Amino acid sequence: MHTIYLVDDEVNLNRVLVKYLEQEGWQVKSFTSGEAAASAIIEKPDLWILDIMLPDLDGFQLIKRIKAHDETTPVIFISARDEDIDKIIGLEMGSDDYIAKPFLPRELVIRVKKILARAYATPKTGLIRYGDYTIYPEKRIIEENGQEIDLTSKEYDLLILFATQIGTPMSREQILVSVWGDDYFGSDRVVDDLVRRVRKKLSKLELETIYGIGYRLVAA
Amino acid sequence: MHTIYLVDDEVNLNRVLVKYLEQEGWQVKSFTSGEAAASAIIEKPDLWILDIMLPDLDGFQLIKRIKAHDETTPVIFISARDEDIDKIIGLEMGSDDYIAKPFLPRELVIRVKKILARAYATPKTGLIRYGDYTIYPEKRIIEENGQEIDLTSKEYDLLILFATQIGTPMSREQILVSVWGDDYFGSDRVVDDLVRRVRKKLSKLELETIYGIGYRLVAA
DNA sequence: AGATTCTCCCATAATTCTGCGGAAATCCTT
DNA sequence: AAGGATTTCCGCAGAATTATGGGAGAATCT
Repeated sequence: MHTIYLVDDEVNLNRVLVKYLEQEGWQVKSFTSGEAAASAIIEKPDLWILDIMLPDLDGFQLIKRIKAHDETTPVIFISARDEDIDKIIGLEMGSDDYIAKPFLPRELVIRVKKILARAYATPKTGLIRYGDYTIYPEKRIIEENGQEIDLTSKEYDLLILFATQIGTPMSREQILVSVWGDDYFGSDRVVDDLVRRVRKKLSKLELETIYGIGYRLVAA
Repeated sequence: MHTIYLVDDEVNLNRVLVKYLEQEGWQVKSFTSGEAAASAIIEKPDLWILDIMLPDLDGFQLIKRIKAHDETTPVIFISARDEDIDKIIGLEMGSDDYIAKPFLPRELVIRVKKILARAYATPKTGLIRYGDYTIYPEKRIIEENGQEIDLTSKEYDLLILFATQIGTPMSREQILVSVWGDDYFGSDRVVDDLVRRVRKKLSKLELETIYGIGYRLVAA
């Protein structure tokens, strides 16, 4: 779950946007003044959304301070004035975006999704932690407290499938397609079998069966 | 099939739009005055399309009254003036949209399709809040203050059915079709049973019995 | 090729879910 | 307030689904 800090002095719009963003499951903190927002920079939210026109502090000042603290933090700018938009585009936009007023809350949500996906995509080179387990996707290795555990290739495919979608239920159909490919035509009971083997090898992995639906990996 | 109520005092445009909308298979009722439309609010159409500029009643007044009756009813606004558009966006837009004059009837049809699909489809992303409960449709999870509650698949289907149609009464027939599918031929008493089970597990869900009709989920 | 591991599948056991009947409670109508 | 209609409640048996153990063949490795 991502944290989003929103800065907009129009309380009405602010309230509406917070509602929309929360509805997507994000944790939102909102500010109506630039100074208040500035003092929250150290909290390192995953994304800033800020209106350029603020009463107390120039929006561009705020951007500078955000970027000074962490260059990589993505920011979405809101502005009504074309010259602001031009100025923003002139900036070096790392993983940023802007949206011109007036806009539909929905449009903002779409942009937020894109930005977050791009900025916080599971890096292929990174690693995934789950309790005592550490998974190195590019090496196809999983360790339990530094101790490597041997998995067969299908077992590993299943693990990755679940580990990258923690909490989401997967139907046998989905698992079949993902692990076996869409040209497999045997019984879908092989999924049960694979799950059984993975459970045996990785006993601390909470692979929950959902009766009538499939399986899901419970968050550690 | 969806019912659409259209409010526009320009009789010519009105007639054209009705024709286009009906061509898509929707049931359309049209009004040329705000007052006439206002008195039809209780009929709960699936969608309102309304021109902000009306001779007798201010379009914004009408919106208020529609939303007061049912917050979730989607509305598509029609307006030529930019300041109206700004004002509309400032509103808390649930599942609404707007279209600026002049527009092609075809554009309107496209928007109607989108709105209806979004408003009356189970959300695959995001979450639904109901009092202390938070529902994650794509994860088939419901939490009460962060504490997960186990539901069987039918129980969950029922929950989603009601949670996406808060306030709307559902007949046993409708529930049977939605949860069991239209190839179920047993007694419709199973619905009562399922409702009982869901009530037991989710005691704070106000699943109201409508004697002789069915059930409905009262807004939290 | 031979050995070893992996995968699929079957049969059976264990588990979970659900429909149903009937009794009790509640609601509506007169 | 009575009486019929409707809904709720309860528990259980059977249905549906999943887990498990074991074996045969396929794939992989040496």
